[in-house]
Amino acid sequence: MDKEYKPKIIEEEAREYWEKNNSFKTDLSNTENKFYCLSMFPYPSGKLHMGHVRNYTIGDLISRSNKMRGKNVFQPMGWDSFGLPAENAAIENNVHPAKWTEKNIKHMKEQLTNLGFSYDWSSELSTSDPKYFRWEQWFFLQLLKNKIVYKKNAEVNWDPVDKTVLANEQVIDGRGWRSGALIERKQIPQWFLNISNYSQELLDSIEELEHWPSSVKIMQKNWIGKSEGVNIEFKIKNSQSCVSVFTTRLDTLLGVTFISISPSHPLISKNVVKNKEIKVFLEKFSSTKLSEESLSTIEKDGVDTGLRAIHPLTNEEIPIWIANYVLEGYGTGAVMSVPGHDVRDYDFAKKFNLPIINVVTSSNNQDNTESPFVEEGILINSGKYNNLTSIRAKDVILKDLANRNQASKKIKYRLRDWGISRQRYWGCPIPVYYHNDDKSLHPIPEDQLPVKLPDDIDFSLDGNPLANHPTWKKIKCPITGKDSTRETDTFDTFFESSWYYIRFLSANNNKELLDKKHNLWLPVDQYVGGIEHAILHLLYARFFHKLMRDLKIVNNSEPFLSLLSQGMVLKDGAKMSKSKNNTVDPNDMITKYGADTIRLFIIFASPADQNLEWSDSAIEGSFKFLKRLWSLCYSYNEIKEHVVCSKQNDIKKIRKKIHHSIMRVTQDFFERKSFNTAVATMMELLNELIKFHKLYPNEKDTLYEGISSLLKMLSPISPHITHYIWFVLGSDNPIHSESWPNLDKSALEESKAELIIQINGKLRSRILVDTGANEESVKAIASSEQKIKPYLMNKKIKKIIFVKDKLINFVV
RNA sequence: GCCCGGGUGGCGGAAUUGGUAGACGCAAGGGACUUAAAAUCCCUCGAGAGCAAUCUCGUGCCGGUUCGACUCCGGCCCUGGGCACCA
Repeated sequence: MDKEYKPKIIEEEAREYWEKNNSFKTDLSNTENKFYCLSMFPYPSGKLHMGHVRNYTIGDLISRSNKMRGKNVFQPMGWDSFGLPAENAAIENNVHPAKWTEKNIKHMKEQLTNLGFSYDWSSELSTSDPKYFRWEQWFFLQLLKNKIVYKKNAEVNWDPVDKTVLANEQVIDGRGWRSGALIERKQIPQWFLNISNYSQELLDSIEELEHWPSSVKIMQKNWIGKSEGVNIEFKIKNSQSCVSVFTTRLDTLLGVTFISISPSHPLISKNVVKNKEIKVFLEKFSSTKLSEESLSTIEKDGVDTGLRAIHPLTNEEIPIWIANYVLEGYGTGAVMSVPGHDVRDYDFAKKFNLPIINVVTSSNNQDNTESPFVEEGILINSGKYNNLTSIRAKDVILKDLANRNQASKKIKYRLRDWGISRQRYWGCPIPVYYHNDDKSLHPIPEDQLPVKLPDDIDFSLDGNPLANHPTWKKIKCPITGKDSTRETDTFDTFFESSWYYIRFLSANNNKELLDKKHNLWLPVDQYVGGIEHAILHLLYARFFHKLMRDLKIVNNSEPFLSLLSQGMVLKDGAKMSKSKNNTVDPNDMITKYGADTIRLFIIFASPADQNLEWSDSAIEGSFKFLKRLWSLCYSYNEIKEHVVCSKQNDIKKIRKKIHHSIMRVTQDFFERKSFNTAVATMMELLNELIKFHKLYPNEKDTLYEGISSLLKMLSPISPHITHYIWFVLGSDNPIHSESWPNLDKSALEESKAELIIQINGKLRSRILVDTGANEESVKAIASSEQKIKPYLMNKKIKKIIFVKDKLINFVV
């Protein structure tokens, strides 16, 4: 053992050992005691960033520590390799997306290896690999058979200059990021997955997710957004048609002063659009970005359609307005506007001088004309419904309307069907085609999968490169021989990431999507990934798992048993991302300090589920810790002969520290998932061991007890240094396959407890008492304490609060 | 705008069930070693008052519950994430 800690040398050595011995290969045929630990696979953007390092260090520490506790661990890694950045790189640097992606994967895999993560690389997969997406296409065809997928027209952000569909992130201030042209909303035919059918199940089974953070569960619940309300039909004056609105506040029906419909509502016929004012409004609206955020933050705007609805109770005429804040996809795309009791309607009414009627009041009768009263209360200005409570009024009004067939109870979900088609090249082709003569839709026969992308592709033309390809889409129907055209849309990349955790279990299987024998590895026992995926990715994966279950591919209903949502690594207060150009390259740190230090630091720096504001300076402390550990182990190794320490009390003290640390780290690792405090505990233990060793330089046995426990507990975080020292200290077995240190409870026993004395809840003194001392004896000792006496003099003790071995509080 | 987090010394954070606020680490200051520097080691380190013992204040802001609140409740401010085509 070298006197000096040289991370570079020992880290290389450790990695060679792991590779040579296939240390992290999992036998998937053995499912006994299985523990499937998965970190979210990365998009191969080029370089690993700190968020990855954090994510994967947490995953690796969970994998390695569970292995030491006897679990049969499987920890795979792969690449979410379809996506927009590859196409951007192709346009900007004239490299083929496949080449660009391949190069990035190679580099990032090397980085992952250099960080010492214990992945089973034999199950590696890339979603852009035909071996992967072949099964995705097959799965899609099963969904098509089962009518889970369908096609309909939907709006996109359209760049009229580049003639291309823009992602929300590519729209900046209402303009295309490259062309700078004002975007337009455009309807195009698109593929959808019927996730709505699963809304209720996705909602209900959230309850089963015992080991998920409650914040994520609440977010998903709200996202699905179940609401129970009523559909009301408003007749339209001088017309046969009706406008249907959904409301959860039927009690405010008498406060309706207008109806608002979304700008793409079917009521807006060609006839209506002839009106110039309306045409101008719709054109202006067309350049609003297609996101809920922009809809709810733009200034309220609208225009009167001239159409009049008839109020179902009063028969009064109510104007129908087009309003820019009404969502097309939610409910019926029309709302009954009650400005007296809804904030958005109120703002709209104020702007356009529409009447505001208050029909609900709070029970304590505090009328506030400045802002609408949005809570439930008691009805006023509502004719025969006056003085009813909101809850009662909803029932009564519903009954009255239902009798006339003008309303019915309805359950709505906020969750919308998932649009899965993209007009891009670098994605998985949707395996269908259309006959040229009648445009009829046909699936590619399963035995002809995968449908691969053409290699020769031209990005210089406007629009979708795949659609522009001269020959790729032109095929003969494999059944009839008719001239046909391939679907040129590709999948949303969320499609790939929604089932990769299943494919990892059969990554190299060419016969089926999932090997039946590996089925028992599901669900994933521990999933680790960024909080930014709390809704979309995790919801889609849960949805896919249920689809796979219905197709009898998997036999449970939820994919991820336990979820750790790690906070983000921020730089200058914001998410690190290429577009913000605020990334920190972990490579520099690895070169300077080694992988063990960077892993240790990123775990120590903050709790896993909180954001971490990156700073370069603090890492020094973690490096120092490893150096001190190294130096203590070096000294230990130099001890020639064990000399028994004469002071039994000091032995007892250090053994208590050792086992107290084992207890805390074990809790922190496996129960609390509080890894930063586990590191703090290990730092404390090292400090104590160093002090002990200075006092008793030849007391070998106790020191070994401390060092070996510390090395084992540290090995999941800093695996290289611990691997190296472990062998030096004389073991034949690598530390990663050792068992977790045993807790000796007898070492923790203590005869005295420090107790605090409070007067009126304020700390005034401390005393040492026998553990388990009762209130009477503690009261006697405490009240005769020098510092306490003056506080009790001439005072009447009203109450004594006593907590065993903790405190006594005199209330005077 | 809506949903979900977070706010504690100069900084990252700790306080596990309402019971000792600031563990552990960084930075800073002082000292030892050294020709010197680096490395290492030792000491100090929330604010104010005091020679000191010690006392007072202090966990984003305002208010409440409690013998006792960083922790629970109500209202507000700031900040991070998500908002369905970034992944």
